[in-house]
Amino acid sequence: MDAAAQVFAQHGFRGSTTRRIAEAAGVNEITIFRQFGSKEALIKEAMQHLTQSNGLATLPDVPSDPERELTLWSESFIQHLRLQSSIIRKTMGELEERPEMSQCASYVPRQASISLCHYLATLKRQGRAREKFEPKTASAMLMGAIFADAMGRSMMPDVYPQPEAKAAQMYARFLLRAIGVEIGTRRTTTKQTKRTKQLSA
Amino acid sequence: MDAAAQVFAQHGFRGSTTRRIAEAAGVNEITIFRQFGSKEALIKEAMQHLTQSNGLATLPDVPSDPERELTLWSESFIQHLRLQSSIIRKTMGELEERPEMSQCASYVPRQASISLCHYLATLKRQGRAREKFEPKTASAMLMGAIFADAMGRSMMPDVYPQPEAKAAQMYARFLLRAIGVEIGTRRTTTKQTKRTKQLSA
DNA sequence: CCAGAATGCAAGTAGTTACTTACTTACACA
DNA sequence: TGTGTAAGTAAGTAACTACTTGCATTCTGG
Repeated sequence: MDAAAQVFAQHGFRGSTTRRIAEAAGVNEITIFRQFGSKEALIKEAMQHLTQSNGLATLPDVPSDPERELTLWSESFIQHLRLQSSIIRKTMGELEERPEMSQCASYVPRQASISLCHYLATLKRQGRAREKFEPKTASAMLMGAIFADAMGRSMMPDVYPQPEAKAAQMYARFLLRAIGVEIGTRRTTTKQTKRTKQLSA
Repeated sequence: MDAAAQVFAQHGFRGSTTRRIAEAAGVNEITIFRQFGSKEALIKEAMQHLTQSNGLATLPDVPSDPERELTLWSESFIQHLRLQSSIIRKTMGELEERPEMSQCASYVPRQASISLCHYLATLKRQGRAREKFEPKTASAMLMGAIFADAMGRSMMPDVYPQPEAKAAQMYARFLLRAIGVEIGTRRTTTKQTKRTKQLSA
C-alpha cells in the first residue's frame, strides 16, 4: 500500500500501472491481484489508509495565546500539505473522473476548517478581536493562503513570501492583524485558563 | 484545438486519447496526426492557445477606489479560475510528469501576482494603509483564498463563505481591512477613519 | 475545369494495459 | 512428516494505445 501511494503520487491513477506498483513494492505483480483483487481496490485502500494517518496539530478549544497557537497550527497544516502535495495534486486532478475519492480527499481540509472556524469564533466571542469579521471568511483566507502556498511555491517561488520556513507564521499573523487581535503580547492568565479548563472538565 | 482542450479538461493527458479528441472534434483520427504530428504537439498547442486568450481585468496603476477596484479584480480572477478549474486541476496534477507545461500554467497567476503586489505597494506608499504589511504576503493571502475557493468549493461548499457570488468581494474587503484601508468610503472622506473603526469594534 | 490540397476510410503495427490460468516453490505449524 | 497458505513463474488474453500506410473522396483556387 505504501508503494501504491508512492507510485500514485508520481504518476496518478492511469499512470500507476500494476507493474510499476509491484516493482516499487518489490513484489510479484500477481500478488497484487491476489491480495487486493484489482488495481482500483488497491489504490482506494492505500488512499484511505493514508488519510487516516494524518499528524495534524490541533487548536485548543479555548484560545489563550492566539499568535503562538495559530502559528503552530498553520505550520503543522502547511507542512502536512507540502509533504502530501504530489498526492493532493493528483487526487484533485482526478476527482472529476473518480468522485468516490472526494470523501477521502475532503476529510482533512474539512476537519481543519471546522476547528479553525470554531477557534476564530471563540476568539471573537471572547471579545479579543477588535474588528468585525466572519469566521468562515477568515478561515477560508488563511487556509486558502496556506493551501496555495503548499501547492504552488515550487512552481513559482517568486509569488510567495520569503523565506519559505516563515510563510505559515506570516499568514497567521496577517490573519490576526486583520481581525484585530493583539500580536506580540501574551495573556498573563494563560496557565490559569488551562488549569480552570481541566478542573471544570 | 478547442476539442483537445475540452477533452483534456475532462480526462487529463493520459486520458485524452486521440480517438476521443477526434470524436469530440467531429473529425477523423488520422487528421489529427496529419495536422499536428502527434498527440503531444496538439495538446501543447491547445494549451498555449488557451493561455494567451485570458480575459482578466486589470488593476489601475494608481489606486483610486480600492474597495471597488480590488473587488472587481477579485471577481474577474475568481471567475477565470472557476471557468478553467478543470483544466487547472489537471495541469497541476500533471506538472511533475510534464514540466514543460509549467511555463504555460504559471503565466496567469504570475502576472496577477505582479500586478496585485504593485497595486498594494502603491496603496502603501500613498499612505492609505494604516497597518504595516508586506505586499507579497497580502497578495498571497488574497490570491490563495481566491484560488482555493475556485478549486475547492464544488467539493466542499461548506468550507467557503456564502453566497458563492459574494465570496470574491468578501475576500477583497477582508484584505483591505487587514492592511487598514477604509472600506465603504470614498477617497474624499479619508478623515472618518477612526470613527468607523471604533464603531465596528 | 482541373491540379493540388485536405480529408476520409480500411487495415495494420508494435507496444502497453489490467487481469487470468496453471503450475511450482517456500514456509509455518501440528 | 504431512498439510495448508502465501508467494513466485510462465504464458497468455482481450482490449486499448499512438501512430502509419495506401487509396479513394471531396473541396478549393486559379
